[in-house]
Amino acid sequence: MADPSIPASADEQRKRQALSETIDELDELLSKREAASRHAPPTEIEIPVLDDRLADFDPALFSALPGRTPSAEPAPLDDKIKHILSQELQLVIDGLRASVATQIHEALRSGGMPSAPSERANDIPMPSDSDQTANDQQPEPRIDAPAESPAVATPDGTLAKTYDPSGIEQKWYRFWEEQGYFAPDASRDTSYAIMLPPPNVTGSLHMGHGFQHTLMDALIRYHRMSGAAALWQCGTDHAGIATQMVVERNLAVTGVGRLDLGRERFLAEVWKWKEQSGGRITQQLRRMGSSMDWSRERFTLDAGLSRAVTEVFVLLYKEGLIYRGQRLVNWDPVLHTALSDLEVVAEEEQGKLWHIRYPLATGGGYVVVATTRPETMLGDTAVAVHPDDERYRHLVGQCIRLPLTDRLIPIIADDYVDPAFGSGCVKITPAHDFNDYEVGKRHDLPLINIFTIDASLNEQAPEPYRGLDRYEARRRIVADLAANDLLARVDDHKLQVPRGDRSQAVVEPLLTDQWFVKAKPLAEPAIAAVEQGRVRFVPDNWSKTYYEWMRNIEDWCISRQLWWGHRIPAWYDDRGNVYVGRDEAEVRRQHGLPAELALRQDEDVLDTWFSSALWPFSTLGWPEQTPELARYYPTDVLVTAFDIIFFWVARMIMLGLKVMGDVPFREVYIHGLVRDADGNKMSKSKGNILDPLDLVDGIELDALVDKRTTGLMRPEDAPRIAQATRKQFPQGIPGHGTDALRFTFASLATQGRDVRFDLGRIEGYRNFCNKLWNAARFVLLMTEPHAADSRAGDSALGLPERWIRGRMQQTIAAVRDGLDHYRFDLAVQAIYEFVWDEFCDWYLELAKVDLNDPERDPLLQRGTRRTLADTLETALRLLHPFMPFITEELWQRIAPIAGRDGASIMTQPYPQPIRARQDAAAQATFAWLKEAVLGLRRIRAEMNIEPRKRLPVLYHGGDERECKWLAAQQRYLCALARIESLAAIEPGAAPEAATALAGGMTFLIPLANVIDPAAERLRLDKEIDCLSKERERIGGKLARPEFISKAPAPVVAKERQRLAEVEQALNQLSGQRERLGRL
RNA sequence: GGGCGCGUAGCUCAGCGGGAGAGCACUGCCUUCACACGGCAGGGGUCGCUGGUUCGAUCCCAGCCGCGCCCACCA
Repeated sequence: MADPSIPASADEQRKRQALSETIDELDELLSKREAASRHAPPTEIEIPVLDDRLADFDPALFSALPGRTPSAEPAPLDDKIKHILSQELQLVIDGLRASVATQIHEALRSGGMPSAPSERANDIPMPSDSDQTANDQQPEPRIDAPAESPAVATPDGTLAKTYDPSGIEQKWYRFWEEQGYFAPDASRDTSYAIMLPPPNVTGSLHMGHGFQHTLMDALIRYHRMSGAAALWQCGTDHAGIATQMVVERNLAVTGVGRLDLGRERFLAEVWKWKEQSGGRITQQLRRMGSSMDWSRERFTLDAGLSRAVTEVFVLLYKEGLIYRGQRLVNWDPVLHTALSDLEVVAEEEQGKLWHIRYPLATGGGYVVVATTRPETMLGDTAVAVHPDDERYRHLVGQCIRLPLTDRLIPIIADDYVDPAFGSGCVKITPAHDFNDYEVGKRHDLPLINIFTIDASLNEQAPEPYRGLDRYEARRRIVADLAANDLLARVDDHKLQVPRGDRSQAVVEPLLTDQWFVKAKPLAEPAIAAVEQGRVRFVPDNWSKTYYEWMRNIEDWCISRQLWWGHRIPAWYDDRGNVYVGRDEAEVRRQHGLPAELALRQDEDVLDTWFSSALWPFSTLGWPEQTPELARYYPTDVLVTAFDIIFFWVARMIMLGLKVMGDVPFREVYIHGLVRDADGNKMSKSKGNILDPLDLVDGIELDALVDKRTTGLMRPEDAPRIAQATRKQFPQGIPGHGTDALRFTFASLATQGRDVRFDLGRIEGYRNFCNKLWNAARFVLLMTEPHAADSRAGDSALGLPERWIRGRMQQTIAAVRDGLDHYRFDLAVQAIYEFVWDEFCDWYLELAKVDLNDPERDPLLQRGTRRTLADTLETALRLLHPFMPFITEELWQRIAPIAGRDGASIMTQPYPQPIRARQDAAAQATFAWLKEAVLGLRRIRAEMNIEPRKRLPVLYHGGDERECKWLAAQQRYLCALARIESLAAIEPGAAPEAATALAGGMTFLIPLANVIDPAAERLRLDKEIDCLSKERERIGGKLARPEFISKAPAPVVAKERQRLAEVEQALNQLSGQRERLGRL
């Protein structure tokens, strides 16, 4: 126990207090779990093992807890370490709180932990005997058996009136995962595989992930349901620089640098951080419904993947495709590491152009050179002019006395110089500029490196400037030049400033020893693979971008002066020899090195993208020849954004071809970036970030503002961001559920453009969920009481049934087509229109007509019920890849009625279109019927006729077919148009009436006080006007001989047909118009 | 400097050689027994501009205007 006589610091007291509060919370939780388990045994609430985790921390602190004894004597700890550890302790406490709170919350939400089960039971009314169905065997919500997959129901067994996503989503995800549905079914004949672009292990979900994962999950679910062994390989990336920076920043708060800790202890810190925050992203992916195979989750620093990295490095080295050399590289003076070209972003900034006089060594005059970086003059080793420049030709070969130094440097001639720019003289600094480096090589110039790794001036610089930061040195040098009258002029000048993409530090070209991948030999086959179509970009124009880069590729600098990553498998002896091998033992063996020869391993690690490039095969077990590797490589499609085509896609193709001898994927689907409603890139600093989970769960305004304004790089932006946020979301953001969000993403996934995320869209699709929910509610209401009857026995199909079944087939074809061509927007639109505009707006209304009619033939009624159930069930399967949760919930209820067995919609077959069922005749009949209904409704609406009022309707005209249709289908027409009576009249006997047309048939609603003749005249005139214009347009077209002779026959025929229709309609309308008389 | 993409209804976007579409927003009527997160009906667009190809152009071609992105060493 801690000695109570020693007074604890306030800080320590606070921590003890926090700890004991946590313990209390956990105790409370334990007792809750115990209580819950009496009612609902399988509900698992995982209590993190507190003792193990706390044991890592200050034993003194730990031993202060009530009832705990120290396991060992407190070891003396360095103060700094102590500080860090206690900070971490706080993190752990916070983490535990959050995790426990979330679990309780989720358990309560999903009904796993009923707070008062006894009261609930009392509220459930007993179903009447007549209502007994198979489902009533479990009248109570089946909280005790999640595997039984209960639908959310009100106590009487019907669905709630409004769809509530929060109640079902997590429950179903857990169910699927427990059932192992995410793992590919190896018994299938075909396979389908997608590699998840591994997110940063310590990152968190953003809109880009949400978008991308929605699309990948839709594809995976589609192919899984289509019968393929569908593998979605998941995992996380160690994200070298990004992760190391975060940990360093955390340490910096305590005043500890990574160098203070040393490599081993620092890496231990990074691993701890990874353990703490590494689970968040995967939990968030689960919330999106992503059906990836968690059992195969990988991490780029796993043993297996690390082995693959080493193997590939050794392989490439042996073939001479990896080499070590001293070259000019992009150096980040803040992070102290080399960067690849891709990690450097150039931004235009306002700078200056200094014109400096360089005196000739002869003493006779000077030349003027212009530079944006005057401090680099200390490293100049030449001045260059263009060989054809008459002004300077006589000076070539002479020397310059370099100001501020004692050095003499030559004037050389090189094509690189543009005589038209500036004075036509360029200072050459081979050690600090990529172009000058090349010039230097051509002219065999010496390299003078004047910078340290911090980009301050080193001992190569003249004494007065040594140790100065590069910008301070610039000020001094400019001042000194001016003082010596060597500064000719200073201009404002826009220039491209290269910055490290992580640190934002201005990158310095620096001469260092680095490892490189020779890119050209790898790029050639990779270019060919795309040219030959072995890898296909969708949309195709991205292949152009790919070619562009690949054909101008430079060697890839792969060594990084970091600690977090794969250490380079190279060893050095004292004599400067380098040995590359899988490990030190192998190196010694292969090179016959004596044990007494000391070897030290290269300190550097590899670029994160090196391991990422191996992802498609390293995750499948390479270098072992695993069954998975044989089955799933090459994978089918890579889904990603264009911004990592170079970083990742191109490198995967190059190394896949090199190592595996085949492309890593056959298609690359490139999607747009998610932007905010105004088209801006979402970023923390702009304060316009949306968290996908906030769209799912909803968030209060204050919490949203907090979220957007904490942890800003520039805290002064906070008020502006807060204000903008309050303006844009005055009510906060309501929860819409994962399904609505996913559907929205899919609908926005059009080709070749970025995505502006607009809240209006997600609201609309949330409403669609509710629509679907209520359609299902209606179908269940109609079918559940007759479930047994609906499944068995003969049935007959009426027109509405034949029509909707036909439309279903067309919809299936459209959705599949969309999915097959990565047109998620079209797929989703087809199904939206089917469900809402046709199934709900028309078919359900037609079905009501038959089901509410006691006279209706029972066979036909059975056909209607069966069609309701079948169509809904099929639509749910069709929709499932986009909206996994609501479809599962509803499917569980509807599947038994539709005669489908299965534990989950996930394992059901995806609908296939059956052409024969499209039923063109039923489509035509229905189109006519719809036209009639719409025409009559329009009259009612425009005449302000009471909606409920039934009206007498007369009709005349129509061809034989239409008369037959009317005779057969008038029950629907009368119901949907609220017709009281329907009677045929002779065309000449038409009374004054309002007119509606359907094909060649005229429907009339006699005036009889309900129709205002003036209003009808106006309405008709408008209609006639519209048709006349149409007639004129088509007529004009048909009047042109060139049209008749040159346009394809079907087009001409179609126009003729339309003209005939328009003329017929005009005839009918103008006859009726005349009867109404003049105004 | 090179390359790519985008300008269609108030907003977000489909359509891309022969009748201008959707969602949201807007207007009117309707709390009809699945749903007001709803129903029914309606208003709204010289499809950026100018030429060309074509019997016919929002759609193809050229140029221009505006917007965005990527690549690139002009000191």
